[in-house]
Amino acid sequence: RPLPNAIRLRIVELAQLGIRPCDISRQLRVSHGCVSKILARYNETGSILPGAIGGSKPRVTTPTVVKHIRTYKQRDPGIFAWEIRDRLLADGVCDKYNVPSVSSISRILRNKIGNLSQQSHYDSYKQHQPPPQPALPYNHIYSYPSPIAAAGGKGPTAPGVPAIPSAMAMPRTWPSSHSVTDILGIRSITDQGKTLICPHRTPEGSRAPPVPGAGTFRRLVSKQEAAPNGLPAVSSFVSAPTMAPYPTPAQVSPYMTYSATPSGYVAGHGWQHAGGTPLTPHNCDIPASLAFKGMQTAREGSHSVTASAL
DNA sequence: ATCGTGACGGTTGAG
DNA sequence: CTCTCAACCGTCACG
Repeated sequence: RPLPNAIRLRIVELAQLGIRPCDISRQLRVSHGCVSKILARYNETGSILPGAIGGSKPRVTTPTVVKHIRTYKQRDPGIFAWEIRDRLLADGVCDKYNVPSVSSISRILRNKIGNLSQQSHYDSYKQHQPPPQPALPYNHIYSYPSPIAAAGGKGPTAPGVPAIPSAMAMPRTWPSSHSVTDILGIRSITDQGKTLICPHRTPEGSRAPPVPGAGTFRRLVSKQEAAPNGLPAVSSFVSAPTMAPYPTPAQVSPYMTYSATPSGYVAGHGWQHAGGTPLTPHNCDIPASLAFKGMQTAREGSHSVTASAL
């Protein structure tokens, strides 16, 4: 699992103080290869954050595709999945790179258009209406508003090109209604100071939402703030209190300090969903300017709170 | 002794 | 529900 951000931060911090990587690795008990990697990444992208683990290419079953599948099914209820696939290609809805697999189409037919035959009359009557939307927008997890992201290119992100576009910097969200705080009954702690932990995953899942990507931090770390040794100043996006070196046992969450003074990197940025709506996933009434902070806190907070609770 | 880098095994989530 | 795939991670070993 990725090192906690506090340690990643510490690595960069110590490097900026001129401490040799070998000493850093010894001091923090992290392999020198890891230190080297984190520093190299930081030099290249300006971000200390790990990349998003897991996942896969953007979903091909976009609302448009689903809509077309629905239409095909309405017109010909006996149509086969492979025929739908062919038609998606023929009609130019998809190309050969993003056409859903037959099994995906079958799943769509089963799960989303399963009772179409019963309601086909009704649907055809109100075909101009948008399909019923779930509580969360379909495909809300992956939305690629930017051509760069839409291209979904593989391979390393070129320097200067955000790994995740600003809108994508909105972490993937999980539709779970469970939160660490709910489960552990420590909401009062996390509510203090508007340090919110959004419900994303249960502790046993321990999978916090990804955090804004490198591009996010690149945007936040200006070149003028580069440290003498060439590294961008850590303090430009993590304020002094955050540098409080090491988590002390007394702290509820050592990483909570991330939210201590957010002005450096959250001010003025209203993190927005791709749709342009303010970022308030799962009814976490986080002001836009606090959204990122909240996410960050959620990631680290849930991690450490869970750990401390065990 | 130090450090960059590739191989490796593990984890994760979408399809 | 399970499997596959592709992304990432940190560690290790090599040069």
